[in-house]
Amino acid sequence: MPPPKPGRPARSAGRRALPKSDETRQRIIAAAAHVLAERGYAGTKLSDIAERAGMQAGSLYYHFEDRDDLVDHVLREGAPATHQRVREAVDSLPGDASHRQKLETAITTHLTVLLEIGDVGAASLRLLGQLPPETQRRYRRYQQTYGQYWHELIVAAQNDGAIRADLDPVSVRLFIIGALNWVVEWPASARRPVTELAETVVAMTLDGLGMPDRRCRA
Amino acid sequence: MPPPKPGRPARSAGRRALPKSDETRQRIIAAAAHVLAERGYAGTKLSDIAERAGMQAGSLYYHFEDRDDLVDHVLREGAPATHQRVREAVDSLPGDASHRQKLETAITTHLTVLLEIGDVGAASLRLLGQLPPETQRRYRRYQQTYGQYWHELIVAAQNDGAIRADLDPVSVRLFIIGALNWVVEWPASARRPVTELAETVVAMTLDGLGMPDRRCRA
DNA sequence: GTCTATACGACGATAGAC
DNA sequence: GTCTATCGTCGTATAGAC
Repeated sequence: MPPPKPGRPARSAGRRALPKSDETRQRIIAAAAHVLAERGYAGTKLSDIAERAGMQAGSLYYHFEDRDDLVDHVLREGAPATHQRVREAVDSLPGDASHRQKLETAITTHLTVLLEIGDVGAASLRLLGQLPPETQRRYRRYQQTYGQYWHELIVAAQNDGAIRADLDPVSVRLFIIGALNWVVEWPASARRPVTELAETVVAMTLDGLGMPDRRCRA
Repeated sequence: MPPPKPGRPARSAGRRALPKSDETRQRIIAAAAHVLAERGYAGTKLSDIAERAGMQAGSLYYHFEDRDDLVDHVLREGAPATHQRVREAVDSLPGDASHRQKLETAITTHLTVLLEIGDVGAASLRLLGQLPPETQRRYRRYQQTYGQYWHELIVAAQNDGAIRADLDPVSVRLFIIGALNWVVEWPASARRPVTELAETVVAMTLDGLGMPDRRCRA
């Protein structure tokens, strides 16, 4: 496993932004995210999380109510974080930004955040279908809102003639987001720097693989 | 749940291709695939599989050695089946088929088979990271061989000038396969007929979303 | 082939010491 | 805040009846 198990880190020197309790909570959440991404919802044992966080399984209950409460905290840092940052990035573009620029920004930001949050992102994506019904419903709602945002982005671009309008906008959206999400499944060996990946993805989705001249004949 | 639980089906009339034992095995495998895709590796209980297959948990042991043996049989019908049929489809193109035609065929076939095998495909894709180490290694090998096949397809197309050559072929491959694989995660409501989906995906990956005229100015 | 009953182990959760 | 010890539950796997 490439990323070294953190265990209990040496007490960080200097000022801390968080009180000790919250610091530990974060360490537990990170540990949980890693195990969840790797083993799935039911396969994640509290003892594994505890080991990775440098403590005993029973000690987790001081910080979280129960297993599902912990899982919930992991998920809360995944999808919502991504969605919010994509919106912020697109909304902060200059008012005269083109639809193409908006799409490029959305794609690049989504990918960047996903890779940045690492295990949390991977866990969020892989766990959705495995969650207990109530939890699942809650997070599907997040996804729908986000999907709606993308939908409007795409339809607006189509209506303005910025992108081709002969494709079903729903398929287009699911396809793009799917391609982006799957990047967390890429083998570590293929992971290029985020900026390079983003460029490639933008090129592929917006311009396609075909040679330009082939397109112009039509 | 849209697909009705099969339970124990009425004895099929007329000739059977398989002896009863194999027929039951297939029903169990289908049931297992469904539960595995939904609950993940560790979350799948033998009792759930049994219920869906119309029998008691203990009875499964007559047909399979143990839990992992059953999981193994599910996986054997996923990736290998897809890979083989993609190869066959591409290899059976006329000798003068263009690189673009080959890519189109590979994309369309991959998607078609994946949706055709349903639960088995979804299970194969979602389970990979959750499997016990030995099993995981075995199936990663399948993936690598398949990846190698696509890699050659893409590099050949780039060298021949059939598709743009300025993108990293590894990224291109992972991106395309990822986009295709993610389709199993699409909500049922967005599922269009396979042929239409395939057309959209081919259009997006090979031609891109951008307007043709925009490309020709460059 | 499928059932019921049971042995056994593993994990979540709690209690109380430190 | 974290530890150790323990209880209760659940799921795999086996044995033997039908």
